[in-house]
Amino acid sequence: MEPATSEKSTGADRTSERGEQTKRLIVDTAVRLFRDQGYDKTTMRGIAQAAGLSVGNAYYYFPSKDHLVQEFYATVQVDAAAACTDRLARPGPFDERLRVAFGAMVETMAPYHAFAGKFIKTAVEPGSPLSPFSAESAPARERAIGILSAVVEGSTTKIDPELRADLPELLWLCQMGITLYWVHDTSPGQEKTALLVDRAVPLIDRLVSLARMPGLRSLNREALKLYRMLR
Amino acid sequence: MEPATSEKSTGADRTSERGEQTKRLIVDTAVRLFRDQGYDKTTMRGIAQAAGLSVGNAYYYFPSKDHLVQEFYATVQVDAAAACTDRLARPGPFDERLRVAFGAMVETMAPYHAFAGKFIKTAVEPGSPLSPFSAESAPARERAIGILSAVVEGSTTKIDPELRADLPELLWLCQMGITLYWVHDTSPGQEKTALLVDRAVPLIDRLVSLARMPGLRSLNREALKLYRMLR
DNA sequence: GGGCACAGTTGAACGCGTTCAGATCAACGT
DNA sequence: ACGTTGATCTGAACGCGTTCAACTGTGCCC
Repeated sequence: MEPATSEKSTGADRTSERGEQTKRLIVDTAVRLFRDQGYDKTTMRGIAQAAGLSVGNAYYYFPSKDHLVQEFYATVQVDAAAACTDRLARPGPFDERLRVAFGAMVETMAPYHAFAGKFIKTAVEPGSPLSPFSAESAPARERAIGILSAVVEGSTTKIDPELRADLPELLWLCQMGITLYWVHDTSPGQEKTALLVDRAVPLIDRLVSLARMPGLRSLNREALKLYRMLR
Repeated sequence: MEPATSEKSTGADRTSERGEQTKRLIVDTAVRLFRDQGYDKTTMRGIAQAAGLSVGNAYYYFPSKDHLVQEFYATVQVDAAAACTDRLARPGPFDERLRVAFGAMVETMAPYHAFAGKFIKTAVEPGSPLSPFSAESAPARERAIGILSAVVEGSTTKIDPELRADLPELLWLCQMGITLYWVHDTSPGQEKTALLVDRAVPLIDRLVSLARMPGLRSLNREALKLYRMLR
């Protein structure tokens, strides 16, 4: 007999059905609780109970509570990417496109501001899997940089060719900086961060334009060389 | 009878002798253990035992383990300040002085690199007392900015007067950035951070000089205005 | 001396993230 | 049917930071 719900283990299918299901159940429950009651108040026991499992079971799929947050972060990243790919489809001026990308990120993250404070705590820890520079968050990082690559690619503004290659990564660093500010931004609705994006975008735009000017070429080149060495 | 060790409670002296003694004992023990065996392996029970006290007693003086680290951080800051005030006594070129300040900081922190990873974890948390922007760390912050003020004050390089007022704080932000890089720097002896300081100082020097140029004045002014709004 | 107020001190207890030795389940060969 | 194997799941237990009701010491007033 072959019940419709169970799947035969066809050689090609590596992921067992049950495991994947449990894993998703844990993530979904965790994300929901994180969202509803914050990071600290969401305990591993709470997640397990709400999902109808044991604590240890969650640890079979995720090495730590932080890794659950990682999953959460990835979700947000996907949303942010989705929110702006449409609006970056047609080429346009650099500053406009950059504003779309930064704006989408800030807007997507907005509901999680309270939560992000706890999140960043582990994100900046050097060895942490949640570090934006870690191997584990490579997918999320590359997606984010991919968006900024799209910003640069479809830009009608003239960009110094030497700068162009590294610009997406540099913009991503700017984005990290904005995020860092945003996390600490206690103004109502994080309006100061909105202000920061609003004003920083033209500044970056001007800096990018200026990098082509003869007087600043060497400075630009030197800064880029340093950046490459330190990466 | 009046034992020589005990002090009469003269009205002016608010701090009781015994309390201050215990407090210092706790800090000293904690700092020693942090240094010897790292942050994670140093437990509150361990500190209490090594100091010959109970766990609860430490909590009578310090609200959390993090606050003990705060004390540790303050110590390092004082050392860093002491390490460069001499060398900043006589005026000199801006870049030279900046190098002294940044160099002193990196060198002073060097022994605590492994420890700093755990430290920064709580330092970036928005509400944390260890946050470099928090009220609790105001003394340490002001000392650090004070050094950078001295760098600017005694500088023989011409500096845009509008920039001059905010420059110490901006340099302090640079310093925070360098620290952030340093914490994540896994190169042997943190040589990459040394490289960063070595190369970033001339870049900053050039940027400061360029801020006076006619073509960049408006950009400079706009950036400063933004900075003041966001502070 | 005796009560009083209060700084200082204690250690058991709490809830947390995490671990681990073992129980349970599903699929397969015989 | 019946092990066997490996993935999946369990919950008690560990060590941690932190809390708290109770205890001790000390100086002071009557």
